[in-house]
Order: sequence, then C-alpha cells, then structure tokens
Amino acid sequence: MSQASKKKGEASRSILRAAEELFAAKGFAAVSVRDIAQLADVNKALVFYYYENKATLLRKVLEQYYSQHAAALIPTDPTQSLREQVHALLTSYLDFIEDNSRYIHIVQHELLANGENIDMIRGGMNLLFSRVQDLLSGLSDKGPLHVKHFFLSFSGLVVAYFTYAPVLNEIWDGDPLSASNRRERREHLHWVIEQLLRGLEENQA
Amino acid sequence: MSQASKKKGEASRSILRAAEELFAAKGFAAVSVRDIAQLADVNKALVFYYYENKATLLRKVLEQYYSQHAAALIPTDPTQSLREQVHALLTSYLDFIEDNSRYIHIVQHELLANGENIDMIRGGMNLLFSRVQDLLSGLSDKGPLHVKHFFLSFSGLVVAYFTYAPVLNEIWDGDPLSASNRRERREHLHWVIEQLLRGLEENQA
DNA sequence: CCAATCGCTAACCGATCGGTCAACACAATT
DNA sequence: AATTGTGTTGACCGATCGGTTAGCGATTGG
Repeated sequence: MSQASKKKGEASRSILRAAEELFAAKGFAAVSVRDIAQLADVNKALVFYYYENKATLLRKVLEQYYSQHAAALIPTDPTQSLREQVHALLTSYLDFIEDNSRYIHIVQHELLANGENIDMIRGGMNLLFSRVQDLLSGLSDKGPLHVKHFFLSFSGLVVAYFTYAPVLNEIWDGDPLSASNRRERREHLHWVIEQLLRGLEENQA
Repeated sequence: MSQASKKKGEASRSILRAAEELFAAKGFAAVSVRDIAQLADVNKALVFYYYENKATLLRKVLEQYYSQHAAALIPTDPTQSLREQVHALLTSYLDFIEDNSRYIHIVQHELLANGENIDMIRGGMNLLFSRVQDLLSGLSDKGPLHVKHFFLSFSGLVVAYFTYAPVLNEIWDGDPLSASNRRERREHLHWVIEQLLRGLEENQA
C-alpha cells in the first residue's frame, strides 16, 4: 500500500481537495490528472473511479464553491444607514475572498478560458448583482452612475488585490498578503467607497 | 507549397500574431505549437526555426506589448493641472486597453498560472508602476492613500470591465463591449477618479 | 560554376497526456 | 464456504505534446 491508511470515502475528498488546490494555482489546462493523484496520495486510476473525467472534477469543485459563495451573501441590517450597509457589504465580501482565495482564482481562470463552465460563473455573478442592486436601489440611476457600474467597480477593486498579489511584492513592502498590508488595503478600499458615497449623495441633492 | 506566397520575413510575423491571438484566447498552457503553426498557416518546425521554443514565443509577445504599454503612458502635459493629467492618464490607459484587449487577457492568464512567466509580468508591472509613480508623485502619501494603492485600484477598475465582459451580458443591456456601453463605462470611471481626486485634495488641505 | 547560405519541410523522437481495463484484496451477504 | 460488491491497483492504450534532425529547393556571393 503506497499511502497511509485512510477511512472509507476519504480518498474521494482528498482528490477533490487536491484538484481544487492545483486548479487554483495553475489553471485547468496546466494541471494533469497525475499531478492531482500524486498530491492526493492516490492512484491515478482512482481519480477516474470517483470522477468521470478531468472536466467533471473541475465542475464539482466549482459547484462546491458556488454554494459557499451564495451562503456568504449575508443580508445587511436595514436599520443601518446606507453608508453603513455598503461598508458592511465590502467588509463581508473581503472576508469571504480572504477565506476563499482559491475560489476567485478558479473563477478567473474559467472566465478567461471562456469555456463550458462560463454559465455557472454568470449565474453567480447575476445573483451577486441582484443582491447589490437591492441594497443600492435608492441610488439607482441611469447612465454612468447606474448600479451595475458600481457593482463592477466594486468587484474589480476588491479582486484586483488578490489577482495581482503574486506580482506586487516589489511594489509593496514584502508580501502584499501579510496581515498588516491586507489591513492597509482594506482601509484604502473603505476610503475609496466613502468618496464614491459622498459623490452620490451630492449628485442626488 | 501549402500556403499562399509570402514576402520574406512575413512568416515570422504571422507566427507571432497567431501566438498572440491563441495565448490571449486560451492561455499559454492550453495552446499547442501545432495550433499556432496551423493558425499562422506555417509548418510547425518553422516556429522553432524563428523562435527558440514555446516560452520564447510568449516572451516576445509580452515584450512587444510592454514596450507599447509603457510608451502609451508617457505623454502627460506637465503644464496641466494634476486633475487634468490624471484624467488624461485614464483616457490613454483606456485607449490602449481597448486597442490591445488581447494583451490584458495574456497578462491575466499568466498572472493566474503563476508559473515561470510570472517574472516577466512582474517586470512589466514594476515598469508601469514607476511610470505612474513619477507622474503622480505630487499625491504620494503614506498608508492607505499611498500611490501604490491608487495604481492598483486604477488597474483593477479599468481591467475588470474587460475581464468580466463575457459574463455581464445579462446585467448590461446586450453586449457590454458595444461602442455605447464602452463610452458609458468610460464616463463612470472618469466620475470615479474625480471623486477620488476631490477626496485627496480635501485630505491635503 | 560551384559552394555556401537561407527559408523551409517531412519525418521522427521520447515524454506525457487523458482515459481504460482486467485483476486483485477484502468485507459483507448468502 | 461460496458469492457478490466495493475500493484500489499496475499495466497499458492511442493521441498529442514540445522539440530535433536531415535534407530539400531556391538564392546568393566569390
């Protein structure tokens, strides 16, 4: 036996976990089933025993994350001011991304690949948008101040930091993902949306 | 002869062009040299005659783009106000991205792949940042208002639209990349940085 | 006129890819 | 004890991968 003893059903889970890790790190095309099997400490054939093929493995990983993302869309407190609710939304979004950085990497990979799984990504995007749209319905407007623009800017601002992190260590002081640097980045983002909220208020007045 | 007659040196260029197109669409790992040769209407061995290997091909594509990108950032008029210069910088950035959307996709692909080519991306990133830092030295600051944060937010805001475009067609009205939608997005981004500039001015005062 | 160079190609290489399969160990059921 | 079902394995498959090589015909220069 080439691996340590395992409880029943553990192999299936360790395969999924290894696939998740590798797909996030290198992308679907750059990962081989042999890599996954090796990281999961499992025979390659066993991967095909539990999962139909490599593409199915990716779909399972995405489905698992998708349900988590939907669950993370916690409702905001309607008794709070709009400003407080928007800041709370940013905070919860950042919390989720920091806890599930692999998820956005996989999503971004699939976005760029523009393949079969694009519909699942679009579904999650639509859900997240309708959530933000409800929250900001008071500020909804036509043209360049439409909610959809803020939604996209919102996403872009948050995600960029994690997408570009591996390439920012010379611009930042050391690791951009260190606790202190993440905190500073959060402060920056809250400052940014604070400016946007002020601008919107003046626009309405 | 399997292809139409060509002037001398045209094969080399068509190979580079085909590689650029495929790398942008599917990413480095998902593209084979055979795919590139076929799209360029050229024998596969000819790819290795002009370029050392597949990685060199990607490097040449990226080098070409980075020099263009750096050149696109240079012209700001120091006699203009800081506000005018920043808006001009955004405009030129958007112009460049719209004309070179493949460039973003290649960079994002390699960014996510986080492989051997990451050093190349980091080099280009550092170059762009030092350019922006020179231009915006006037508003440099410590903490969450440091130039690096604005540089990253800037990039994230601009790039998000093109990254997420294939998944926005239900949130937008039809194609997000249509001329009118692109124009509206530009207006939104100029409005956003206008709010940031106002916030910075008040912070300095 | 001949030899060297250049652009180019068919054929081939070993390695690796995703995926299959027959057989094995072992526990549960009959 | 015999049978059945489940988890697991190594050996193997055809296809494709990045890259090499010997040599082609056309052009060029001494």
